Amino acid sequence: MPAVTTRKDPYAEVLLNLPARPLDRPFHYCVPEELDQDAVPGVRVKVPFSGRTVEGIVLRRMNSAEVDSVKPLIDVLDKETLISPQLMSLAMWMAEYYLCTRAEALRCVLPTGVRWENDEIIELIRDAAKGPQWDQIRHSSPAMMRVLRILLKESPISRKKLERMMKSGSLASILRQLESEQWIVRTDKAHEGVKPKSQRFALLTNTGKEAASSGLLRRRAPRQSQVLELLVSHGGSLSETTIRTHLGITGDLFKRLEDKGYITRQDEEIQRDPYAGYNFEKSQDLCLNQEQDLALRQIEQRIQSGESHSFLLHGVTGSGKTEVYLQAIRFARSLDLQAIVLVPEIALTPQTVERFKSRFGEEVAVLHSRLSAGERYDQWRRIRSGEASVVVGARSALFAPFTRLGLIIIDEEHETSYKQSENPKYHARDTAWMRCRLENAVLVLGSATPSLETYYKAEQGQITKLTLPERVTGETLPKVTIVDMREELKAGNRNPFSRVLQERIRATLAEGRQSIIFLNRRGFSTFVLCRECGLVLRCPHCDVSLTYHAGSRQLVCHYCQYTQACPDLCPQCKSHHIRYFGIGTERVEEEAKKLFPDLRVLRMDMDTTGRKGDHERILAQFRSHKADMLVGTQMIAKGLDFENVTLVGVITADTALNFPDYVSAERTFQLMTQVAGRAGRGEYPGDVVIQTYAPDHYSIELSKNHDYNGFYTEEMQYRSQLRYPPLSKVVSVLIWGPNEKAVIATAEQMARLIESAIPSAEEFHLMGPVPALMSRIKKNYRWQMHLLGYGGIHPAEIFRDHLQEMYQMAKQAGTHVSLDVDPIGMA
DNA sequence: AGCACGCCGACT
DNA sequence: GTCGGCGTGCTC
Repeated sequence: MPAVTTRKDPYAEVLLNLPARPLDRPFHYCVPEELDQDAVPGVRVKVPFSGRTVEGIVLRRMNSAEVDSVKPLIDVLDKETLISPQLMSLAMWMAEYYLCTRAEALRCVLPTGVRWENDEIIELIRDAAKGPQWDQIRHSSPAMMRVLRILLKESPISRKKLERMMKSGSLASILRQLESEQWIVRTDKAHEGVKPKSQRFALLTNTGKEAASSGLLRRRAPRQSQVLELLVSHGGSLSETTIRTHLGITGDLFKRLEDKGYITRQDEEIQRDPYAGYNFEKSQDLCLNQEQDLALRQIEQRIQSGESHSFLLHGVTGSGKTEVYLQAIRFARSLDLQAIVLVPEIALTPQTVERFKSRFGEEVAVLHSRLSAGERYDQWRRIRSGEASVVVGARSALFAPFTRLGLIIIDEEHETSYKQSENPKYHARDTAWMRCRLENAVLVLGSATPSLETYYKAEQGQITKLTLPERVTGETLPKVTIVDMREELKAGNRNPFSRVLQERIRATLAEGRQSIIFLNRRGFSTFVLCRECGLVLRCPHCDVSLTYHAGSRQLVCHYCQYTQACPDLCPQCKSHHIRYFGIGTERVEEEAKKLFPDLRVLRMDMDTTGRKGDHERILAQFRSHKADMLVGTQMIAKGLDFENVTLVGVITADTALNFPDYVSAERTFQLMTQVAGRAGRGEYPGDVVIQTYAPDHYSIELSKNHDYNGFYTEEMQYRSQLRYPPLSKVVSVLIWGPNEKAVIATAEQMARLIESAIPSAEEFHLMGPVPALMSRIKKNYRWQMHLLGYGGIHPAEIFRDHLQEMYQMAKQAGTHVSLDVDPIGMA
């Protein structure tokens, strides 16, 4: 009789780190005796899977395997668990709630850069050129011979390089055979600590260029030929994801192309941290006013109680929210609890960081998007070891590996950048709520203009509302003037600057003060039209008009970067009547210079901040008063704090308002309030001028008096009438692909599936399928639909049992599908 | 995903 | 006949 194992839980349930949805379930392995102590939940392991080794994470140990045949684990990659049980649960919740795969969700909570590099080193161990076996192989298989020839020269070699040098596939079986006959040994590439976050790029080789131009491949391998042709037309280098979406490729051709030497594949790297070694002065707690104190005490009480609770800290710009955050963190620290502070990415400036660093010094770890992998990993280790106990960072800092978490603060909670646009499409606010529940921590959401969702929850009593009604310094809020642009037109003023705004700019300049001019459109003209035949110049790959950029004198597509020269003649009717319409930041800058020759103007938008450091440079110039006016897009609307700025102008509030989405009024109100907050931050009163063709719209009218409550009431009426969130929950479905008919067919087929899965017609409503707002982007047609849920069941529930089916449907039709739970808007 | 297997048309 | 391209099915 074989010896009976007396070990406890000799099996492990493993989640594989593979992106395919059918594999998004646990697989079972037996744990070899020597790995028994190491294979604990949360460590990464190497396992055999379908003839290769892949990386996975141990979910739990088990007493018995649920499958007949289990293979043994190969190795354990970590000395201790990388993920606390709470973070593990959080990831599982994210996968379930946001309908992403568990592997995708786990990627969020794993430190970036700790991912296993899936490569191996192959080494020749026999003097292959001698001995009788050499001749045997020579006669049996030419492919094997080729591998050995390469190894003779290059051993040891990385598998990737070997694949590249071999110009044919099926390397796997050859290597397996060589290994079993003991010609070679294979070892995993040493885990070199940290790998930068990377994206795979395909680079066209000269051979590839020739192959593309000769068109030889077109007959035998049309898809590969397409890839090469695409690469040729884009300068020889594109990310593989881009190529996939462009051509609607689902399969894996890149390896084949690489094998033939038509392309090489490379990983793109990420740059280093721009502000390391900043010096911070120590600062003390400030005196709180009555409201601040009241808010703080309520927060402290809940932290003390050790039970999860959520607060909304509603306070106008300058009402001292940050001081409340700081002292709440101080209190959490006094109980030896840790804290996470999330701020929107663009607000993560040295100034913001300084406020936390100067109060908590070395205890603070900062996580930006632009940290190098090495720096990020160092921060992660500082957090993990307990050296740092306060984390300030953007969205992903939410997953800081604390084990004694007491407090999460989300500043500007209404910011849409808290929603991740790639899988997992999580919202940091809602995920933070779940993390707080799992860790018994307190959540504080701060904003001057809370999202409707959050304020609604506060009204319902699910969140405790704390209000800071006044600016701490006692300054008054800036005076807002709304200018009706219809009147300007009637009075014969066709300039983008209204007479009122012109006059204010002149006065501000005369006083030696500065102004900020906001417009959320970059470029010079937003569309180009032939006055003869009515043709609007459009992007050939996307369903959008081209924007004229005066700087480069070119027409640019803002969705795919397609660029073309500006035609002198209309391409359709050959007339000379091509004219530019619509105002962009370039045009505003030019008009400002024309109107005020003495005015020194700086422009800040995506076109002037292309390179690293441009951002900081422009702001530093403006701060030191090297310019009188700053013209810019969204990026100047938020967080900037310049004492000398007394005038803020909005060229048109209507771009956001006319956006065809149910959230457009909310966006407009928030934007106007934010922009207005840029004026009068110093000792001088601020002045705000908002230009609009819809002066009576409540989102604009109510921003005049900074009347959030008034806006909330109006907006909720509209939302409840049409049953939009927060009175319903939404899942959006986007189907896209290069073949329009296939996209429509998939959308309709999927709609039928969803309809049939809806249990009650009263509680759910499927809108669409309809073409998406941008019905074509980068040669891909896009259709969408939305499932709204009115009852207690979240519409995501409807999808949960049909995910496999849906993804398979798309795959079969050569299209793609993507789900968004709680999307921001429905456009 | 990526590996095997099996079918197919194009060539040493 | 053989080789490489491409679709299908499976993975503890």
